[in-house]
Amino acid sequence: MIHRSPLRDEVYRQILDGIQRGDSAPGTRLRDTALASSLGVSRTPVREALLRLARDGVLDADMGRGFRVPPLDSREVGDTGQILGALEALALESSPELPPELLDRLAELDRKLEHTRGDATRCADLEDEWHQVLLERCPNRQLLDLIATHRQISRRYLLAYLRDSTPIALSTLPHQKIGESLRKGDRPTAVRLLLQHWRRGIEELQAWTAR
Amino acid sequence: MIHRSPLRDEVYRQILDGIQRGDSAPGTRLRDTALASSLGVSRTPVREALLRLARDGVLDADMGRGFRVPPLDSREVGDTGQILGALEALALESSPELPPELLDRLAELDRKLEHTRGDATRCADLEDEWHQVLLERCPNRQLLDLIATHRQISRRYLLAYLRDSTPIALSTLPHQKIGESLRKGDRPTAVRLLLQHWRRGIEELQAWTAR
DNA sequence: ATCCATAATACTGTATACAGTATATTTAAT
DNA sequence: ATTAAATATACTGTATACAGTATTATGGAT
Repeated sequence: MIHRSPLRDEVYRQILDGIQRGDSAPGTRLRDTALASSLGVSRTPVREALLRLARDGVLDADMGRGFRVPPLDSREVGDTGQILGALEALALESSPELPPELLDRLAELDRKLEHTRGDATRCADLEDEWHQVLLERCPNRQLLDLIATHRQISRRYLLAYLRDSTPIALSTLPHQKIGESLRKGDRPTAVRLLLQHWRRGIEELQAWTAR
Repeated sequence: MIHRSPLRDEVYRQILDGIQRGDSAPGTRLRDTALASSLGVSRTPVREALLRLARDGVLDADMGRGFRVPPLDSREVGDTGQILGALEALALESSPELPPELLDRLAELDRKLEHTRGDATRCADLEDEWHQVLLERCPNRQLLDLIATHRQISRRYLLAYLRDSTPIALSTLPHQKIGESLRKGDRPTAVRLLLQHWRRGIEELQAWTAR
């Protein structure tokens, strides 16, 4: 099964990566014409990608004034985190019981995460994957898509934070406690711990952002 | 303060209204070229609107095959409703105490709703406005935007349902009970009732969709 | 030199053009 | 008559062109 995929999707990822990598400072204008020639495509798919990024909250867009990288705003982390916490809690609640194989994968990711220091991107990737594995059994695909989209915003903050911090690995203790609860089949506790995990993480990012 | 607004936004609303009005049957292809000439604009803003509608879950899009009106799917109502319930609950939880003036507006909307029979669009508008007033004090603007977007999906189902049903007005009892709880300052109960209201509504729409 | 006005530039939003692929239509074969 | 192949049409995805507005640069007045 071969599937041609629209240019705009590839362009979307490229631009998104650039933003999360932090290679344009907040306030920078992203000019479609510049991006287009830099990526070797026309303005059309670039604008489609930019429009979507703006809708997704990753970029600011003002009529007649194009697109720009938004500032890191502590209120935005809070808002996004609140949404993500609620959505992930919902996803976990409505998942069927997680098979042991999945729980093992979670533990394995935690192990990798513990041994990862300094490499911000890898840290964020592993953290992302942990959450994705945790929720992948949720039957509500729309919900999972929504979560994935919103995670792009929080990911930008996480990466900026990790790059800025002295190379401290993310604590995996909350992960482990969630895994334990799930092993015991105690879903409500797992959900509560997940929410708590989110709240703490957001607070940390907020504190750093407002520094 | 004058604000020029992009054509794509106006086109977005036009197309969305058409879909919700149900004037193209599920499965119908929406051709940008046809819409463009029908609306008297070029393909560009039309495609931008279609792309967004697809992202919002209002349309199906397949590479090389354009856009089409998706079928009414009982699983989709369920998924959307679950998300909306959680999001609205969150929004209500994180709202400051509602001023009496707002509670009066809610009651007023309920009164109007009770006296509205037969006119599906007006019913849906009032129902939408009720939820919007309920949540408008929530400080998380991102959350409110997300809710508004997702409501467009559920609105399509609601309108289809209302058009099909013998002209029965929507029950306003749940609304009233929520209003009461809020008047007493009992937020947790209000949130619980709101969730319950959603769950019942979804069940009804699901049952009708799967008929 | 600083500030404002004016002109030049550049970029955004929209329209149109083009190429390749899916869909529809016609024609031929069983 | 029904199905299959082949051709024609039409539509999508992408590129380019155009018009109008924001931004920057330039020059003159204070």
